[in-house]
Amino acid sequence: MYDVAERSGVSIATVSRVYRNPDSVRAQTREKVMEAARELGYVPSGSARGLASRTTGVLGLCFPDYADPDAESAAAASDADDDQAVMLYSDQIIRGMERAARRHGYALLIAASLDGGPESLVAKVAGRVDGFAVLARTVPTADLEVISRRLPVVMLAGPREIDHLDHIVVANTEGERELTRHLIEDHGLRRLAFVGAEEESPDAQARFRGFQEACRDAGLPVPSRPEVRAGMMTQAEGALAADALLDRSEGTGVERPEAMLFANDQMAVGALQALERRGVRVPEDIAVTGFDGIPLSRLVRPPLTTVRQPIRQLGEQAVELLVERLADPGRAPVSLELPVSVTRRASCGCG
Amino acid sequence: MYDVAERSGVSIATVSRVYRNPDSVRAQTREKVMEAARELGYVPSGSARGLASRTTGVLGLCFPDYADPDAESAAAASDADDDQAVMLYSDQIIRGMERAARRHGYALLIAASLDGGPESLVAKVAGRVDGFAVLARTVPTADLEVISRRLPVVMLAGPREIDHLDHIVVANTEGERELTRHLIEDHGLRRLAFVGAEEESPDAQARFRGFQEACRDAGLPVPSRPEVRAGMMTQAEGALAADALLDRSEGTGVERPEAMLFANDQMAVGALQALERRGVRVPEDIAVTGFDGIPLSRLVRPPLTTVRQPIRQLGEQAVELLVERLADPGRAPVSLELPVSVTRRASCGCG
DNA sequence: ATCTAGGGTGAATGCGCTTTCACGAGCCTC
DNA sequence: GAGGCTCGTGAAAGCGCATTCACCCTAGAT
Repeated sequence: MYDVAERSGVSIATVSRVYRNPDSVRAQTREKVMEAARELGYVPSGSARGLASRTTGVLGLCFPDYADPDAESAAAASDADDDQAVMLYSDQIIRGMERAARRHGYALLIAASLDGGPESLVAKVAGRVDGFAVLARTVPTADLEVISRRLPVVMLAGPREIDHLDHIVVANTEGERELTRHLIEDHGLRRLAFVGAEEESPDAQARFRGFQEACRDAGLPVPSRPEVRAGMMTQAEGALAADALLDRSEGTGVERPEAMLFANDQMAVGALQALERRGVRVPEDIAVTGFDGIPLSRLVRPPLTTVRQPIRQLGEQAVELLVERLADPGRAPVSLELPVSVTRRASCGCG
Repeated sequence: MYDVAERSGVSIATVSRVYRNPDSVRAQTREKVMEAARELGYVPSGSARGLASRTTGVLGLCFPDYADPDAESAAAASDADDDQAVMLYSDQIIRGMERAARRHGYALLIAASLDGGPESLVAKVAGRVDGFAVLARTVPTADLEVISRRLPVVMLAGPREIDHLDHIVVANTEGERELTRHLIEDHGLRRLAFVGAEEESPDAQARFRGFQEACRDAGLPVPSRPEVRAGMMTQAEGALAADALLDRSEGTGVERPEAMLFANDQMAVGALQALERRGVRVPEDIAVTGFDGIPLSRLVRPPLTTVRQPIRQLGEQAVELLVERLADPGRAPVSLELPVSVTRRASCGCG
């Protein structure tokens, strides 16, 4: 910058103005400066600017990454499916945030969280942004507590661990309730089995609550826990869960359920495959539903009835909240619940 | 930081050491500092650190975004499909770069490019990173020229506009040539039609060259240009192109082609739908191929024969190149060509 | 008891920019 | 023709950290 100033015969203040506020400099002077900058290959230092102006123009996102980064080639080679599906969630958030951020003139800094010492990636991100979003359960609450005192943080899709933070969830409970209601009222189904997972996310729990509520509303027995728990919320485990459910009713005299409601789409897709292998027809013999609305849900046979989450909007809303809070740091914590919509397809007996 | 130093009774130099090089500080002192930091909610400023140390620990990515950010809700509501598919490319690069970056201790700053004055997003990114990757045709060559004098830049998937930059491409030509050869030699097809687009990417052009080479190698007539050009490389346009191709042969006495080779998967998928509507069977009546290997290509009926691009690896390699150049700024420009692989599925008559 | 090493710490400098504040030159007003 | 204006510019003071360099203190060697 000093070089540019010298070369164009002005002071560094003027050079700065050319970049920050071009209109405040005479056109002729501006041209001189810009030309000098071009000749010298001048690239303004974001760090210096950030230091001096105390804003960075960058928003951040911390998200979990389930895959071990060192097992890269393995993951890429084999199981492109699950990987693909898992990607979708954070990828869509990234995309949503990126777009909204751009609309507001921000760039986006992303980092999958890693645990670490004081110099963890989270700290790195936190120090370089004007505000950031955190996917639930990716950053230790203690760290968040500290960081959120310095800059806006919005929590995405999880329980509200820190109550003075803005946070956004999707209407998991309402969505699953509505879906269940649909099965009961519109399809006349009575024996419903909800499939959760061993290690359940808060989202999955909320969905189960929706299921319970719908059962209660319809006067059906209200299970206190999922009928089956898959090991993880993956396709393979979903298939196993479906098998387990059917085995159970075949061996004993227990009647087979009329519907299986999975806590997410991936499990439901796996179940569809398992059922096909067994010769159980969907939806004639049994209805199957998922949750999330991943692209794959529409492509499987039969197309999966599910609850569509506005994931990308989650990202966009996160940015909106950050921008708003940046503009008004004092305002009360905001808690948003994004609406979901039941997508009725063939797997429940619709269309 | 000054506050932390004061509160823990040390100098700022020691506080700095606690974060940068914990081992150089006595454990007891370190604890004091860390506790003070916690109490004060201290978050180190990345800008200041960047300024002082002259490195940011961040890598960047500039990519194009075809969708208008202001048309957001519209895009989200309607055409979730195309959008989904388009996302994949840059999303996978993002994911690949993010992983590789994390492996090397870097965070990733992303920004879809926007044209603008001296304060464009590109400049913003450039000033905040240690190096970055650019998707072809997203940043004006002149800007790149300037920026690349200051920090490592690697160009992704395009022509080598600036020859002193590192750059990575995928083997478009080789892939399409191999695919075409497969159709000719293994399936005995002779009348092949390549479908390009009006505004073609260098990638699409390279693919067409591969097609030409295979035709020449087989002693078939070598077309000087694509048989049809779609308006854009989208699903809808692909369908139109397929229709146009068939209309042409039905009206006139020209024989219908035995195979349609599309410049990318999206167009091919659209074509598949158009053909189904017309009652033309694939692959019995006509073979169809794509390029890219997007997930959707495997899910359509019939599954699409295509050429799989290692997109995520593109991102990873980009990071590797950046890291290497950061370690050795003087080394000669590197040019990488990533191998592709023909994925034979039902749409060409295989399996 | 003196000397030497080396680990632990503080003082001071500068990284490259933004941002007052002050200043001069031209313009208008009365 | 003097006072007030605005516009364009320069001087200088930080922004929060990393990093010498010098210093002190303790331990082991002599």
